[in-house]
Amino acid sequence: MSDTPPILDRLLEASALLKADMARAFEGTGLTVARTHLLWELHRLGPSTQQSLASALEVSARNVSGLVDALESTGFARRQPHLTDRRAFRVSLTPQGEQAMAEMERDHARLTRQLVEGLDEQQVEHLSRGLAHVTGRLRELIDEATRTSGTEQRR
Amino acid sequence: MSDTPPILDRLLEASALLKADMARAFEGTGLTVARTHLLWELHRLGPSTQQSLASALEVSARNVSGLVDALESTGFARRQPHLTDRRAFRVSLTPQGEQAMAEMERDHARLTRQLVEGLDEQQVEHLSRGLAHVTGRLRELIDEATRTSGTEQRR
DNA sequence: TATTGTTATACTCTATAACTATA
DNA sequence: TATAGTTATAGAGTATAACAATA
Repeated sequence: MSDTPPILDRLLEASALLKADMARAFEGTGLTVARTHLLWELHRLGPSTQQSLASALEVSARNVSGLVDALESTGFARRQPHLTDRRAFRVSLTPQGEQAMAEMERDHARLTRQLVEGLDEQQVEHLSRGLAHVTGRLRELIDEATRTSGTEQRR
Repeated sequence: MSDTPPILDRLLEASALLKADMARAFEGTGLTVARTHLLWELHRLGPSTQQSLASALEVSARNVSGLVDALESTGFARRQPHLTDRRAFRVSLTPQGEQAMAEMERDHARLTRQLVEGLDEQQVEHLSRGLAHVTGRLRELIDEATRTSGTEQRR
């Protein structure tokens, strides 16, 4: 049996590098990975309540409060009264936030190209399919594990 | 020009899934990603001073103090006097820590196999090479960026 | 009664700076 | 004088629980 190449190790390595790269890119901007993730959802979803953001990001409502506080005080997002529900806020991007997301889209596209520089089209295609397979498998395994451990509290 | 498949998005997705999977796996064990990383280095390097661990993990000495505190109180690692330098500690795995690392090695190998289940050998080979290329590129780009921004403080 | 967001509290990871003991 | 590790302090992300205002 041939040795399986260390796919997992390479993924973990790529993870660490991406994380480091993002931290470096954000440094001095007032942004962080978590805050940017929220901005990104706002960009994707449009103006949203904090509850919807909490669901989209899969974090607690409390966490969203803190992130929005930070983004508000650094000028990337703002809270406005919700038009029909006076309990809720309508969180939206400021012009500065929009601009940051536009830049981020450009950087993202550029990095996507740079990563595969030196590979031919077919190689990129293989890589893309392989990655899709692997993330699919990961998702299945997590699902299984979650279902199994979730079973305990099923009556 | 053909559209570049979203390699970066897929890597980021895999990252997020791996992170979630690790968090799930550690839950209830007293371990966390950061603590396990330290244990792993201890497993790799053998008994070490906190300074060497700080270098190996690329974090501050203070951070290592906290992680070792936690690992000591949960029984995975221990501090012993350093034989020749009375300022330093010799941090090592306890039997429980050794066992945890042995399990982790098995889980790691199993996951490595599970991720590529359904791909043939050639596909795995392609994926592996593609990933190696991409992480290499990432490393180059980070290096460049670091050198460029590091330049400012060069006189 | 249920939901939205806040305050209160707590834990984890991380960092820098000041300090102690030792080299 | 330099180094190993600690205490002090701080910021960021995260969580749960209790609570206020509103639905």
